[in-house]
Amino acid sequence: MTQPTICPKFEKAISLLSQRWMALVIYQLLLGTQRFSEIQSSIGISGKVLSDRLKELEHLDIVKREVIPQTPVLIEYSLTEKGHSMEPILRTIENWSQDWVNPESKVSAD
Amino acid sequence: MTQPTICPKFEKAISLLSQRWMALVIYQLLLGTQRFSEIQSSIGISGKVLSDRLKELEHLDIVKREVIPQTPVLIEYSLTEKGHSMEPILRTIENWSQDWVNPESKVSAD
DNA sequence: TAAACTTAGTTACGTAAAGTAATCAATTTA
DNA sequence: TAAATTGATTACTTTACGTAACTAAGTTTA
Repeated sequence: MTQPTICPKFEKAISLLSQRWMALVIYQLLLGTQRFSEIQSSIGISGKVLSDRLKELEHLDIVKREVIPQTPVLIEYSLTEKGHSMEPILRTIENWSQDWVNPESKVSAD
Repeated sequence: MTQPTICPKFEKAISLLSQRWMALVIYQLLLGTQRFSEIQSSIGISGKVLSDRLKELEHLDIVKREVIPQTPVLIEYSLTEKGHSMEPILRTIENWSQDWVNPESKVSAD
Protein backbone atom coordinates (compact mmCIF):
# COMPACT_ATOMS: atom_id res chain seq x y z
CA MET A 1 0.00 0.00 0.00
CA THR A 2 1.54 3.37 1.05
CA GLN A 3 0.85 4.83 -2.34
CA PRO A 4 3.32 7.64 -3.18
CA THR A 5 0.50 10.23 -3.09
CA ILE A 6 0.64 12.50 -6.10
CA CYS A 7 1.34 16.18 -5.37
CA PRO A 8 -1.98 18.07 -5.06
CA LYS A 9 -0.72 21.02 -7.08
CA PHE A 10 0.34 18.76 -9.91
CA GLU A 11 -2.90 16.84 -9.75
CA LYS A 12 -4.83 20.07 -9.98
CA ALA A 13 -2.86 21.26 -12.99
CA ILE A 14 -3.52 17.92 -14.66
CA SER A 15 -7.22 18.04 -13.95
CA LEU A 16 -7.34 21.51 -15.47
CA LEU A 17 -5.50 20.50 -18.62
CA SER A 18 -7.45 17.27 -18.89
CA GLN A 19 -10.67 19.11 -19.45
CA ARG A 20 -11.66 18.96 -23.06
CA TRP A 21 -10.82 22.15 -25.06
CA MET A 22 -9.01 23.75 -22.12
CA ALA A 23 -5.53 23.50 -23.59
CA LEU A 24 -6.70 24.50 -27.06
CA VAL A 25 -8.43 27.63 -25.75
CA ILE A 26 -5.25 28.71 -23.97
CA TYR A 27 -3.17 27.81 -27.02
CA GLN A 28 -5.42 29.94 -29.19
CA LEU A 29 -5.10 32.90 -26.83
CA LEU A 30 -1.31 32.66 -27.02
CA LEU A 31 -1.80 34.20 -30.47
CA GLY A 32 -3.21 37.29 -28.78
CA THR A 33 -6.48 38.84 -27.68
CA GLN A 34 -9.51 37.24 -29.30
CA ARG A 35 -13.25 37.47 -29.27
CA PHE A 36 -15.68 34.72 -28.34
CA SER A 37 -16.63 33.92 -31.91
CA GLU A 38 -13.01 33.91 -33.05
CA ILE A 39 -12.01 31.29 -30.52
CA GLN A 40 -15.15 29.35 -31.33
CA SER A 41 -14.53 29.13 -35.06
CA SER A 42 -10.78 28.59 -34.78
CA ILE A 43 -10.93 25.48 -32.64
CA GLY A 44 -14.46 24.26 -33.43
CA ILE A 45 -15.81 24.29 -29.89
CA SER A 46 -19.51 24.71 -29.13
CA GLY A 47 -20.71 28.00 -27.67
CA LYS A 48 -21.96 26.29 -24.58
CA VAL A 49 -18.68 24.63 -23.68
CA LEU A 50 -16.59 27.65 -24.67
CA SER A 51 -18.70 29.76 -22.34
CA ASP A 52 -18.09 27.28 -19.53
CA ARG A 53 -14.36 27.08 -20.18
CA LEU A 54 -13.86 30.83 -20.37
CA LYS A 55 -15.71 31.30 -17.10
CA GLU A 56 -13.49 28.77 -15.39
CA LEU A 57 -10.32 30.23 -16.91
CA GLU A 58 -11.38 33.68 -15.79
CA HIS A 59 -12.12 32.35 -12.32
CA LEU A 60 -8.63 30.84 -12.19
CA ASP A 61 -7.06 34.12 -13.30
CA ILE A 62 -5.71 32.56 -16.47
CA VAL A 63 -7.92 34.56 -18.82
CA LYS A 64 -9.00 38.20 -18.65
CA ARG A 65 -12.40 39.28 -20.00
CA GLU A 66 -12.91 42.82 -21.26
CA VAL A 67 -16.17 44.34 -22.41
CA ILE A 68 -15.81 46.80 -25.27
CA PRO A 69 -19.02 48.90 -25.32
CA GLN A 70 -19.41 49.14 -29.08
CA THR A 71 -22.09 48.39 -31.57
CA PRO A 72 -22.83 45.46 -30.98
CA VAL A 73 -20.98 44.89 -27.75
CA LEU A 74 -17.61 43.19 -28.15
CA ILE A 75 -15.97 41.03 -25.57
CA GLU A 76 -12.25 40.50 -25.71
CA TYR A 77 -10.48 37.60 -24.08
CA SER A 78 -6.77 37.59 -23.37
CA LEU A 79 -4.26 35.74 -21.21
CA THR A 80 -3.19 37.06 -17.83
CA GLU A 81 0.37 36.70 -16.57
CA LYS A 82 -0.61 33.32 -15.17
CA GLY A 83 -2.08 32.38 -18.52
CA HIS A 84 1.10 33.34 -20.33
CA SER A 85 3.11 31.33 -17.83
CA MET A 86 1.50 28.23 -19.31
CA GLU A 87 3.09 28.79 -22.71
CA PRO A 88 6.01 26.38 -22.01
CA ILE A 89 3.50 23.61 -21.36
CA LEU A 90 1.80 24.11 -24.69
CA ARG A 91 5.13 24.47 -26.51
CA THR A 92 6.47 21.26 -25.00
CA ILE A 93 3.38 19.40 -26.16
CA GLU A 94 3.70 21.06 -29.56
CA ASN A 95 7.32 19.97 -29.91
CA TRP A 96 6.60 16.45 -28.78
CA SER A 97 3.73 16.13 -31.21
CA GLN A 98 5.95 17.09 -34.12
CA ASP A 99 8.43 14.37 -33.27
CA TRP A 100 6.17 11.56 -32.20
CA VAL A 101 2.59 11.88 -33.39
CA ASN A 102 1.39 10.12 -36.49
CA PRO A 103 -1.61 12.14 -37.65
CA GLU A 104 -2.99 9.25 -39.68
CA SER A 105 -3.74 6.66 -37.01
CA LYS A 106 -6.62 7.16 -34.64
CA VAL A 107 -6.13 8.25 -31.04
CA SER A 108 -8.67 5.79 -29.71
CA ALA A 109 -8.15 2.08 -29.92
CA ASP A 110 -10.23 0.21 -32.52
CA MET B 1 -13.03 33.42 -41.51
CA THR B 2 -9.85 31.64 -42.74
CA GLN B 3 -9.21 30.19 -39.31
CA PRO B 4 -5.51 29.48 -38.71
CA THR B 5 -6.18 25.72 -38.67
CA ILE B 6 -4.47 24.07 -35.74
CA CYS B 7 -1.76 21.53 -36.60
CA PRO B 8 -3.29 18.03 -36.72
CA LYS B 9 -0.35 16.48 -34.86
CA PHE B 10 -0.68 18.99 -32.05
CA GLU B 11 -4.43 18.56 -31.94
CA LYS B 12 -3.99 14.82 -31.65
CA ALA B 13 -1.48 15.14 -28.82
CA ILE B 14 -3.89 17.44 -27.02
CA SER B 15 -6.83 15.10 -27.47
CA LEU B 16 -4.72 12.29 -26.06
CA LEU B 17 -3.66 14.26 -23.01
CA SER B 18 -7.16 15.67 -22.53
CA GLN B 19 -8.53 12.27 -21.76
CA ARG B 20 -9.10 11.86 -18.06
CA TRP B 21 -6.36 9.90 -16.22
CA MET B 22 -4.18 9.65 -19.35
CA ALA B 23 -1.47 12.00 -18.13
CA LEU B 24 -1.52 10.57 -14.61
CA VAL B 25 -1.11 7.00 -15.89
CA ILE B 26 1.93 8.02 -17.94
CA TYR B 27 3.27 10.07 -15.01
CA GLN B 28 2.93 7.06 -12.75
CA LEU B 29 4.79 4.83 -15.21
CA LEU B 30 7.67 7.33 -15.28
CA LEU B 31 8.48 5.87 -11.86
CA GLY B 32 9.10 2.51 -13.51
CA THR B 33 7.36 -0.72 -14.41
CA GLN B 34 4.13 -1.25 -12.54
CA ARG B 35 1.30 -3.70 -12.31
CA PHE B 36 -2.34 -3.01 -13.00
CA SER B 37 -3.32 -2.88 -9.35
CA GLU B 38 -0.39 -0.64 -8.46
CA ILE B 39 -1.38 1.99 -10.99
CA GLN B 40 -4.97 1.64 -9.91
CA SER B 41 -4.33 2.27 -6.22
CA SER B 42 -1.72 4.97 -6.74
CA ILE B 43 -3.89 7.32 -8.76
CA GLY B 44 -7.36 6.17 -7.71
CA ILE B 45 -8.67 5.23 -11.14
CA SER B 46 -11.37 2.60 -11.64
CA GLY B 47 -10.44 -0.75 -13.14
CA LYS B 48 -12.70 -0.18 -16.07
CA VAL B 49 -11.19 3.12 -17.14
CA LEU B 50 -7.63 2.00 -16.41
CA SER B 51 -8.20 -1.00 -18.63
CA ASP B 52 -9.42 1.30 -21.42
CA ARG B 53 -6.53 3.74 -21.01
CA LEU B 54 -3.86 1.04 -20.97
CA LYS B 55 -5.31 -0.50 -24.11
CA GLU B 56 -5.19 2.81 -25.90
CA LEU B 57 -1.68 3.59 -24.66
CA GLU B 58 -0.52 0.17 -25.81
CA HIS B 59 -2.19 0.71 -29.17
CA LEU B 60 -0.33 4.01 -29.51
CA ASP B 61 2.99 2.36 -28.60
CA ILE B 62 3.34 4.51 -25.49
CA VAL B 63 2.99 1.62 -23.05
CA LYS B 64 4.31 -1.93 -23.24
CA ARG B 65 2.38 -4.83 -21.69
CA GLU B 66 4.19 -7.92 -20.47
CA VAL B 67 2.64 -11.10 -19.14
CA ILE B 68 4.63 -12.77 -16.36
CA PRO B 69 3.36 -16.37 -16.16
CA GLN B 70 3.49 -16.73 -12.40
CA THR B 71 1.13 -17.71 -9.71
CA PRO B 72 -1.29 -15.87 -10.14
CA VAL B 73 -0.42 -14.34 -13.47
CA LEU B 74 1.25 -10.93 -13.26
CA ILE B 75 1.04 -8.26 -15.91
CA GLU B 76 3.65 -5.56 -16.01
CA TYR B 77 3.18 -2.23 -17.70
CA SER B 78 6.07 0.01 -18.67
CA LEU B 79 6.76 2.96 -20.95
CA THR B 80 8.16 2.48 -24.43
CA GLU B 81 10.68 4.90 -25.93
CA LYS B 82 7.76 6.97 -27.17
CA GLY B 83 6.27 6.90 -23.69
CA HIS B 84 9.50 8.09 -22.13
CA SER B 85 9.71 10.87 -24.71
CA MET B 86 6.66 12.39 -23.03
CA GLU B 87 8.51 12.99 -19.78
CA PRO B 88 9.32 16.64 -20.62
CA ILE B 89 5.61 17.32 -21.02
CA LEU B 90 4.81 15.98 -17.58
CA ARG B 91 7.81 17.73 -16.02
CA THR B 92 6.83 21.07 -17.54
CA ILE B 93 3.34 20.72 -16.12
CA GLU B 94 4.85 19.68 -12.79
CA ASN B 95 7.10 22.75 -12.69
CA TRP B 96 4.32 25.10 -13.66
CA SER B 97 2.03 23.68 -11.02
CA GLN B 98 4.60 24.34 -8.29
CA ASP B 99 4.85 27.99 -9.27
CA TRP B 100 1.26 28.82 -10.10
CA VAL B 101 -1.28 26.44 -8.66
CA ASN B 102 -3.05 27.19 -5.43
CA PRO B 103 -4.15 23.82 -4.09
CA GLU B 104 -6.82 25.37 -1.90
CA SER B 105 -9.17 26.91 -4.44
CA LYS B 106 -11.32 24.70 -6.60
CA VAL B 107 -10.55 24.04 -10.26
CA SER B 108 -14.15 24.47 -11.33
CA ALA B 109 -15.96 27.76 -11.09
CA ASP B 110 -18.55 28.06 -8.32
C1' DT C 1 -13.24 -32.55 -4.39
C1' DA C 2 -14.67 -28.09 -3.33
C1' DA C 3 -14.40 -23.65 -1.24
C1' DA C 4 -11.60 -19.54 -0.92
C1' DC C 5 -7.95 -16.42 -2.61
C1' DT C 6 -5.30 -13.67 -5.96
C1' DT C 7 -4.70 -10.76 -10.17
C1' DA C 8 -6.34 -8.76 -14.32
C1' DG C 9 -10.11 -7.60 -16.61
C1' DT C 10 -15.21 -7.20 -18.07
C1' DT C 11 -20.23 -6.26 -17.79
C1' DA C 12 -24.39 -3.85 -16.47
C1' DC C 13 -26.20 0.07 -14.93
C1' DG C 14 -26.47 4.92 -13.22
C1' DT C 15 -24.61 9.61 -13.31
C1' DA C 16 -22.03 13.43 -15.22
C1' DA C 17 -20.06 15.91 -19.04
C1' DA C 18 -20.18 17.37 -23.79
C1' DG C 19 -22.46 18.15 -28.51
C1' DT C 20 -26.42 20.24 -31.22
C1' DA C 21 -29.62 23.42 -32.25
C1' DA C 22 -32.90 26.73 -31.06
C1' DT C 23 -33.48 30.84 -28.48
C1' DC C 24 -32.49 35.26 -25.79
C1' DA C 25 -30.97 40.21 -24.89
C1' DA C 26 -29.17 44.44 -26.46
C1' DT C 27 -28.25 47.44 -30.06
C1' DT C 28 -28.10 49.26 -34.74
C1' DT C 29 -29.72 49.40 -39.43
C1' DA C 30 -33.10 48.97 -43.27
C1' DT D 1 -41.35 46.80 -37.25
C1' DA D 2 -38.23 43.43 -38.77
C1' DA D 3 -33.55 41.79 -39.66
C1' DA D 4 -28.68 41.37 -38.21
C1' DT D 5 -24.95 40.89 -35.00
C1' DT D 6 -22.48 39.26 -30.68
C1' DG D 7 -22.14 36.74 -26.55
C1' DA D 8 -24.50 33.62 -24.03
C1' DT D 9 -28.18 30.27 -22.26
C1' DT D 10 -31.62 26.45 -22.37
C1' DA D 11 -33.56 21.89 -23.65
C1' DC D 12 -32.47 17.71 -25.35
C1' DT D 13 -29.45 13.89 -27.02
C1' DT D 14 -25.21 11.42 -27.03
C1' DT D 15 -20.94 10.09 -25.10
C1' DA D 16 -17.74 9.42 -21.25
C1' DC D 17 -17.00 8.12 -16.69
C1' DG D 18 -17.86 5.91 -11.91
C1' DT D 19 -19.49 1.95 -9.05
C1' DA D 20 -19.87 -2.46 -7.97
C1' DA D 21 -20.56 -7.09 -9.00
C1' DC D 22 -18.70 -10.66 -11.60
C1' DT D 23 -15.46 -13.78 -14.70
C1' DA D 24 -11.18 -16.56 -15.62
C1' DA D 25 -7.16 -19.18 -14.37
C1' DG D 26 -4.35 -20.94 -11.31
C1' DT D 27 -3.26 -22.13 -5.96
C1' DT D 28 -3.76 -22.88 -1.63
C1' DT D 29 -6.69 -24.59 2.14
C1' DA D 30 -10.02 -27.68 4.30
